[in-house]
Amino acid sequence: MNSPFSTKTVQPDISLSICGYTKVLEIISNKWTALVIYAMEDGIIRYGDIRRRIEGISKKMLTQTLRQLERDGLVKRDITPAVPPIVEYSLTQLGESLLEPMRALKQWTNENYSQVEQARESYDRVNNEE
Amino acid sequence: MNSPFSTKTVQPDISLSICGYTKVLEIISNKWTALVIYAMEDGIIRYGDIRRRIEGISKKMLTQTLRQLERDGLVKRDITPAVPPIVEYSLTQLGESLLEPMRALKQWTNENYSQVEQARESYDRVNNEE
DNA sequence: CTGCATCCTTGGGGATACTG
DNA sequence: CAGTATCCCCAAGGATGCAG
Repeated sequence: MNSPFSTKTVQPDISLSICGYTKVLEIISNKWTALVIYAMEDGIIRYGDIRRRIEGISKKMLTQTLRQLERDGLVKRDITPAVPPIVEYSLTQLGESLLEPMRALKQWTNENYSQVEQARESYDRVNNEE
Repeated sequence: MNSPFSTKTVQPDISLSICGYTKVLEIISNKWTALVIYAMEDGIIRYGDIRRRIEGISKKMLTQTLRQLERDGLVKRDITPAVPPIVEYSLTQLGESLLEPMRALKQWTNENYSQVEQARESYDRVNNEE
């Protein structure tokens, strides 16, 4: 509890680099990352099939996203040398373990996003009469 | 299951605007949002105290983040007219409900982030000899 | 104390073309 | 098929100054 007489004793105790909230978000909050993970939920899937499943993703962004996920140890990449090559992606065990908290977030959205949309409409109605 | 003979039947079924993963992330994945929520976990807190708690946040970004959260119905703003004014922030019930899935993410980080860091080191060791 | 307005920089991400 | 390589643009976010 802070003193009611002064706030000058409050010291920084929350930082970007340390807070657990922020560190996961750095991993999963790029534009396409969550969608790519989502596309791999069912198991092994080929590069081209991910690309076809996700509406609007470019090859560049898909590759870039997959590389990051692979670097973070969340995704495994399997190449079958052939012409043309076959490259299959899947979640690692670490990646699978991330699925659980992510699903909790998704469920929160399913249950509460309409309230967020209502709040926005209401806020804008009040603040947008110029 | 996809046919083993063809992938041409795969249709886009994952989109940015619809996926539940993405929609929450739009709310909480700005640079400071998670930290600001974190700063309000303990209850009502004044603008200046949030600012002091979070290392490196500017007035502009704090205000902007708080406005977004207020617009989304996650944060409540209470003004006590005085000179100088007293402005207190707290999580709404909707905001509190978001805490649960966020804590799941934080816990995942506490338990698994070291593995991510190891994976990165290992990946970079293999891929950075030029 | 709690903001808003302005200017400026940075890098995430799009479009396009080329390759093993 | 599964990528690289470039070029380019825009919006998030930092710095600074003013205001109720």
